[in-house]
Amino acid sequence: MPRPRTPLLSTDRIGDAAMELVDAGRPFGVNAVARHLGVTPSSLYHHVSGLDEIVELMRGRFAERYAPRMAEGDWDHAVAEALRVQRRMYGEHPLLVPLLSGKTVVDRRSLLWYEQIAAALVRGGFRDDELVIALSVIDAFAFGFGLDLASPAEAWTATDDVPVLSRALAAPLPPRGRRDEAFEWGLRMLLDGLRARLADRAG
Amino acid sequence: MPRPRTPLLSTDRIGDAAMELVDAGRPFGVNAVARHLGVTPSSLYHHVSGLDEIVELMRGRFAERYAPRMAEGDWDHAVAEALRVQRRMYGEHPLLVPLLSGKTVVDRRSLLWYEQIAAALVRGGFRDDELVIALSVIDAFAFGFGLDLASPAEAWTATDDVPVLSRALAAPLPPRGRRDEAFEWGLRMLLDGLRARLADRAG
DNA sequence: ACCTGAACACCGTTCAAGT
DNA sequence: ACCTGAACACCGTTCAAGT
Repeated sequence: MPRPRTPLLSTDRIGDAAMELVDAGRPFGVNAVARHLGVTPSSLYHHVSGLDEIVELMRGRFAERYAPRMAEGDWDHAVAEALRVQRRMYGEHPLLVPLLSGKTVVDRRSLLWYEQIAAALVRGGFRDDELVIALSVIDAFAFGFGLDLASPAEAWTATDDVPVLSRALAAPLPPRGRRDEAFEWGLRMLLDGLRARLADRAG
Repeated sequence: MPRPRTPLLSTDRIGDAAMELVDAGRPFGVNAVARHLGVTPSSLYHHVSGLDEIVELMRGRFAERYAPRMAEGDWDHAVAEALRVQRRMYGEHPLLVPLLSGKTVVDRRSLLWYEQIAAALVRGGFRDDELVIALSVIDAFAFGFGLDLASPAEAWTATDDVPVLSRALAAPLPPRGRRDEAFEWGLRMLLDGLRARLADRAG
């Protein structure tokens, strides 16, 4: 089936297929996307430069789906909302964590996500030269807790060698669960910390 | 060269070889370790269950090398010291971040690392049922900023669509650099947050 | 321009030898 | 018990067809 009169593929179809795979929790990759589209892996290279671009297309799909509503309201509520939504995304799609982390964000809709957070920070009173720092902290926070969601339930192994750690692991879990509770602690620390930064300047 | 009278391999040799590869910044994997040892990949499976165990052996090597001195002193200084050392480790070996994250820690020496942090938290006054939560927050923090170190220098792309973000990216960097500054912000927030947790209870 | 099939240089893992 | 070599089922990417 060479050169169909109407093209089988497009970056949109490829991006959608990539998202569908992740949605289904199935293995992700160039070959997997090609299989899902009923097409040869090499076919994809007529539309896309490689794996990284496919990931970037998919990043945009998810940024659109999980775009937080944060236009109005206090800046700190906006930041909290963005982080909660992002965490929900990783919770529902843990496969995304290793795929999306550690790569430069190029996709337009994904950048808009960060733009909204940046705008909220400006609204809060952060200076231009502080914005990237604050965004980096927020990003590290998001990926750190995303990684937690993508990790096995038991992060550590109880042993006789580590009595304190073992006792901690044996302690009763909070009703919400270890991960949720840790996230809420972290979120509170982050927001308190950001607010303290602003207060330092005001005082 | 089948069945040498004195074995060529051992878990120790394999762990060392794995560490040497990461030290040299070379690609890591079962095949790479085997090549480095001058041995067939399949040979390794007589000593090790697979890639994960090799990673775990290597985790122990690095835990030993970067073991923080934190026996005495205030609990918060101990936690800060542990995080600074861990960050130095990731800074010097960014390849470790994707390898060590998201897997259950089994290695004894690595668990001792966490045991020391747990002991410091107990010293500070954290309750048993809070320990795992606090450890999870600290771990998320460490991996989040480790991921930052393993990422490309420019995390975001400046575009006309995202004016605030672009302005932020164009702003002058602090002398220490974006990453270092972000880490120090984050570390301060984390410690302040942990201290606030304790103060809440006391008050 | 767009898809295929073969090829390339890799992975991690298994297993039947061979001593 | 310990190493090899072949084999298996994968990767991501390139490239010469073919229309």
